[in-house]
Amino acid sequence: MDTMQGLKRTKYCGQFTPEDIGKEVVACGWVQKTRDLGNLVFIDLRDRSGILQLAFDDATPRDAHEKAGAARAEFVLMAKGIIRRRESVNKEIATGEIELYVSDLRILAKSHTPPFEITDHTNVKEELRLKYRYLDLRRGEMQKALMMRHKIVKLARDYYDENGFVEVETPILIKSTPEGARDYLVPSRVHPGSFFALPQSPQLYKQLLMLSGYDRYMQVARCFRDEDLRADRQPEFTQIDIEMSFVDEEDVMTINEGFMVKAFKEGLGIDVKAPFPRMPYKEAMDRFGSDKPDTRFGMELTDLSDILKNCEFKVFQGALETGSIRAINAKGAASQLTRKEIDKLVDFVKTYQAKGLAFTRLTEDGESSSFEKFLTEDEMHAIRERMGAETGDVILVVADGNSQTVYDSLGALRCELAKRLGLIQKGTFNFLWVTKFPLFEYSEEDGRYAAKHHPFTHPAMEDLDKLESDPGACNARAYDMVLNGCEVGGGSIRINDLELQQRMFKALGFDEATAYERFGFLLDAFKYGAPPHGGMAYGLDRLVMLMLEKDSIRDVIAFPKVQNASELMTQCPAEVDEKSLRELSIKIDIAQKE
RNA sequence: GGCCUGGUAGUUCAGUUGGUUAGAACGCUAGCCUGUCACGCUAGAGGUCGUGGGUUCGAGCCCCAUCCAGGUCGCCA
Repeated sequence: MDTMQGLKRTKYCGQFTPEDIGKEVVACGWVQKTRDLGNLVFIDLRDRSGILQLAFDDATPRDAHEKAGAARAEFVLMAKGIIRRRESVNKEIATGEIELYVSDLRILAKSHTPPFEITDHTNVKEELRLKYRYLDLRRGEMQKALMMRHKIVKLARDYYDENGFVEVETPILIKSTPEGARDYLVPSRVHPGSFFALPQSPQLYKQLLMLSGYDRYMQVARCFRDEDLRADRQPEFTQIDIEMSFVDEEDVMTINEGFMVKAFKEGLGIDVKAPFPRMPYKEAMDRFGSDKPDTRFGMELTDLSDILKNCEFKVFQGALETGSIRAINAKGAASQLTRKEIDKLVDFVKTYQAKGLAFTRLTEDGESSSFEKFLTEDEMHAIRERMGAETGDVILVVADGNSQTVYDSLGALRCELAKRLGLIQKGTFNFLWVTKFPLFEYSEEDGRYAAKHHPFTHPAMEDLDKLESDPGACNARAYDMVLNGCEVGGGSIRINDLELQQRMFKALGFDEATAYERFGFLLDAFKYGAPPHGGMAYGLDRLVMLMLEKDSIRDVIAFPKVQNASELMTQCPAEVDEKSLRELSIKIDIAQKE
């Protein structure tokens, strides 16, 4: 193996230009590809900036020529030579007009044949990519993603700094609070039987920082939730977390719109228009069946309940007793949505608890419908009219005794259809704020109300007196930033009043002792002058994923976990030795499988 | 915890109603080759068909169980 002795890299491979022609330079990198034509050898040398072609011929010193012939993919090379113009130009790469005519070649490291080829557009199984993540991360596509991520973080720090925000680090080892997601727990050696939790977010600490007078806080914060994974959900993830004092909802939304404008302008060169539209939660549900509507396409929900209130169809009648009937119109999709395709859509909505999917297809040959025979011609006509139906359309109807099921299934179906019918234009970024969320959500499992956002969210001013009498009707001073149907951030104005916070805990079913045991430090703090405050947190991973139009958050995280929350490369989590467990006073008791 | 999809050479895949020696492309190895850049030509190596059972004269293919990966519902204050 050779050393770098006596050589110093001139610059990155991709940075050489025709201006360097005639200069003696040194380049380093990995072998992307060798083309050995006999006496004439070419090597594509790759680093994070791009590719530079190395050239060798019969006038090349023998030692360098032999090493060039021996070089294989992913060898690490250092090459000294003269930059010269190529005899034939490669227009595909930035350095395509030039090459490095090598006089001294060093093989700094050899490489086994990699388990997959290091190329941008790979279709290798993700499982393999993750096992050899260090090789996967060599691919230009991954490097681009991680560099974009770096850029967004830097833009965030710059932007919030320019606006008077102070970055403060909050603890990673904190007190467990059983509200919300499952905590990751860390045993304490010094306090046998006691545990720290990893933070699900820095929520309470940032509120306390407001109380301490820092006025504007931000942090690039790692957060942890021990819940099942999804394409856009990892057990550890990063938030851009902010909090501000003496503000209302509009103040928080405005400053954060400014960050999005900057991030998209400087990150992608795209102009995003602010202010973003504001849409109350109820409107989002009624029009899109979702609290994070994708507004890049239409196909909005339409309520048919009133038209069908006297109809003879038992399925519809049954639904109307406690729920509703709503529909979407897949414009001009009749030719694509055959009976067979619609059957698949029926299965699709069933995953959202819908009991079925009624439809009517308006084709050239007439109407074929799953419910026409149960309705009068007047009712059918009224439906067609309200849906704006024309020949070629397909109307898809969900009726359910639980309106939430109608929203969930149609909202999801709307997005699924948009994908299948190609209604979404690439490169479109539609932002909006969803506001006026309900304060509570009834939990069937626990038989009580739970906070929809979190228990520190300020109720809407006009609902303050309903907190005890009608909690289900209370709205929250909460807002979510939605981009292309994804929640990229969310926040609220917080409670800063001891009495109101105590009422809130009571509404959530905590008695005073429990509230003090869990959040006593916060309640005590409120006794010492807490300013009005509010903030929000962005999911950095999701934001970068959306900006780069990736399908999975894993493509913008260097070392992600897989679906069972383990890491394929290091094989963690893993068992630890007896001694470590003894020090922690921990005994393992895994239930034996039958 | 439920449902759906996938697992065959290093990689991506094909593999007929269950039937002879499981194929292709790329990659890899060796040889030849002076302007390649998807280099070309010639030859070659490479397979516990995820794993364990079962059915059968015979299983990559059928059945059962199980593991791994992906998607998703529940879950994610």
